[in-house]
Amino acid sequence: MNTLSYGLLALLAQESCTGYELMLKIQPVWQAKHSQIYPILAKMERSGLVQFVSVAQKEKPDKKVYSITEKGTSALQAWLPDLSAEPVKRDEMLLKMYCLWLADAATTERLFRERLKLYAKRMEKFRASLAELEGAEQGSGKPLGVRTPSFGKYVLLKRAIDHARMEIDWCEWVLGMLKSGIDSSGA
Amino acid sequence: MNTLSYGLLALLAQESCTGYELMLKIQPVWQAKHSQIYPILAKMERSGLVQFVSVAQKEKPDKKVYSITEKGTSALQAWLPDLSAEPVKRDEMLLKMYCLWLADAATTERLFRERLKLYAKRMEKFRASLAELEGAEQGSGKPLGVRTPSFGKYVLLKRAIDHARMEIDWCEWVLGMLKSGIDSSGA
DNA sequence: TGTACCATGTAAAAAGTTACATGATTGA
DNA sequence: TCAATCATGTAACTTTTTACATGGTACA
Repeated sequence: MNTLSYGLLALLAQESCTGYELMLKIQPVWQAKHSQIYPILAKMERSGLVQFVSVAQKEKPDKKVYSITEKGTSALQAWLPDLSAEPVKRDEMLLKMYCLWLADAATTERLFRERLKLYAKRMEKFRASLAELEGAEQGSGKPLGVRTPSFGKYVLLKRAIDHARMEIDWCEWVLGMLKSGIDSSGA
Repeated sequence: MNTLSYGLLALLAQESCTGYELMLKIQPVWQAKHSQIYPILAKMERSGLVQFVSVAQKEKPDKKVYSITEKGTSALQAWLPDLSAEPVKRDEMLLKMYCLWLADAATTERLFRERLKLYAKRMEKFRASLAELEGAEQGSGKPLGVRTPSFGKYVLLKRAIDHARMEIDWCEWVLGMLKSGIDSSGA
């Protein structure tokens, strides 16, 4: 049981999913490919943490809908209070900062514009998700309970938006510095 | 040549370092252990991207001070304009959000307090680094040129502070929600 | 006395990515 | 027609982590 395994279990505690759905859902928090997910699910099934039912589909491949077992829920509850590992980040763009001074002005600007675009796109997606979640919330009547499965989605979405905002602001701040001629020895 | 190799090269373009120093310097942007750094340096030395001089030390182990070669600088300049890979993050705490509703109120609060503490500590460190960098800057007379090696450090530090600020605000926001009795079915 | 820092390296294991494999549908 | 989405799996490879190895100094 590694961290990713617990992550999948956490998603299954919210609702039953296929491996494919889990792969899509876990992306914002933990990047993993299907080739990593499927073997983990098989392994957790063998150890009784999850179970599945095969569902035949018309005009689509069959799927396995996984759900968490009692044993799986216990495992999750044991993992939750553990001290969380420090976040790991690997960001190629940030490595480039160390040798930015070797690049010409046009390249530097393009690098930041590309990153700006990336986070602007993500911001749009997040805002749409938030609107959707808030819509569903109004429909249900309840104002969002801390002890409900959707609370996690909500705080994660808030954080994703705050993060994208920060990244966008940072890019614009640097872009501003590049233009405002703090250094004009460009190209 | 993988991304980490270019990162080490980028640091060496700023100033000559030992493997140990590179390992410490690269942490904020790309977590890597010494066991990964040393073999890469040896490999880059064999392919002529870096070179080193052995320096004997009194009362400390000998060290190898690496510096970038012309070939290494060319390689860096070829890498810089490439489209940067999307940042990768893996954050155990965020995975826990999906099953927060399975935890009792005290555990939930402790989880966020631990994270708050982590980023508060980092914030202190970053602020100290910024003060140091601004002090050195005043000493040199120049206001910080975009085309100088310290510009990278500066924008990275600004970003690190913005990021820590965001993490702290998020934790406090969630902690506020937990207290203000949006849900009081605790413990 | 135990931990942390400096300093380098190798070996083994775990985690993650890319590629191979299959196959139908839908939209650009 | 090409790419994307749904859907599952394995094999090969790369990257990263953990553990093994050594050894002195300095600070609680």
